[in-house]
Amino acid sequence: MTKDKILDTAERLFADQGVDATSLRQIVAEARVNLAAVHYYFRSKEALLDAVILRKLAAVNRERMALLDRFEREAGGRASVERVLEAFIAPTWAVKDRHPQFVKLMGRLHAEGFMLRLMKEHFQDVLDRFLEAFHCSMPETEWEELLWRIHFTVGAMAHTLRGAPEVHVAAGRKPGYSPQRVSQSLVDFLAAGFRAPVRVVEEK
Amino acid sequence: MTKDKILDTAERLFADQGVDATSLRQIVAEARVNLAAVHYYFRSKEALLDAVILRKLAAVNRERMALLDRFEREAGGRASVERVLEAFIAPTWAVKDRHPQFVKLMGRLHAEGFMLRLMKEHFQDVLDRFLEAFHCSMPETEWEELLWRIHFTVGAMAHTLRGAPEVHVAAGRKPGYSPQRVSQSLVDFLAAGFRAPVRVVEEK
DNA sequence: GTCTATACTGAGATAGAC
DNA sequence: GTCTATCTCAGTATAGAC
Repeated sequence: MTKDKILDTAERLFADQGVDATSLRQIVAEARVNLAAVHYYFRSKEALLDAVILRKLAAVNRERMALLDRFEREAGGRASVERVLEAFIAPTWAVKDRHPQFVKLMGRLHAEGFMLRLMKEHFQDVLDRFLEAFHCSMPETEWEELLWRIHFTVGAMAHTLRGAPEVHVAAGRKPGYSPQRVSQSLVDFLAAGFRAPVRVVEEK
Repeated sequence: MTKDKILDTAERLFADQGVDATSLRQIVAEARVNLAAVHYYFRSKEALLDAVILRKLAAVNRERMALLDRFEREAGGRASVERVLEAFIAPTWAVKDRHPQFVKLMGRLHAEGFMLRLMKEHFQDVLDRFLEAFHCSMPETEWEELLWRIHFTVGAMAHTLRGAPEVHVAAGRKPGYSPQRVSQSLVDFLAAGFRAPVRVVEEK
């Protein structure tokens, strides 16, 4: 089908080259469809990108919710920060095994604030659920501080999803961790960050 | 001077709208210079971007090195992770006071892997110095794990520099921290992450 | 309903006149 | 050094074939 051919090809090219660097003409050439078909099915390049993401994001979010359900059940109530982080992060890595390019793309879009826009428009329930779970796992921490820590988390996650650990290269080393190991290190790193005591400051 | 007018205007527009969304035509219109002048002085849009960044990055890196020097002197040798993080992160926020748009731009470019490329090409000495300082502050931690934690750090920093804490908005709250407070929370959060014990794993 | 051919506008790049 | 003119290619839009 024409529509799916466009979606598949766009997903691959967007992830490999970036959205701006990919022209609609390249997409339709590789998908062997006509240029105007894009406009017919999606109206614009931006709307095509939305469709590409939404197609997969729905599944990721279902998995996130299911994991959080399980963790809360196992804990008999509120899940620990580690578990909440894992429920949010792990599903993206699970996708990575089967669709590495898509995950790269998600990383890029997270970093551009695009991802949260989509989440807010289409998955506000997931957003609310995880905000609540974070809050329950850290009931002592004030919302303002908690939200900043979530903000830092999104940044670290997005950057890691994007792939290419340039720091290793800059240090003259090859990264040796498996994707699962990276995900684990990330969760441990972030959980420790969440558990850090909030510094008392006198603002001047 | 024509060249500086182009640099100033490009910096402002790149930061406000993003690089791709900013056309050279818009830059030359606002700078009141001719379109071809950009190609005469900079050869391409990409090279113009390099020039915009390098103009300010040099100063930031000098400040980073100076801070690290001071912290190591004060500690009588190796600085703590907190101090190393502060030496790396604080100078970017110091710039933010005077050039908020430029910092937004740096955040964007960090997230795109562009920043590390520039650092590697023009400031490998700064890179080496900080890698060494991180290593000295965490001598027990293996390089592989340490570099990943630095990778997470860059992600969190880049995302935070980019401004716009969308998470707060998604949660229906207004962020109330001052920039200094955000920088502090970030350093505390990351330092705790660095200090997290490395999980022992049996890879399967 | 689907899809194609084709045209329109605006982008970055370049050559050459002054 | 600076600017005009022009080239190519991008995203978008529309009319109409099947």
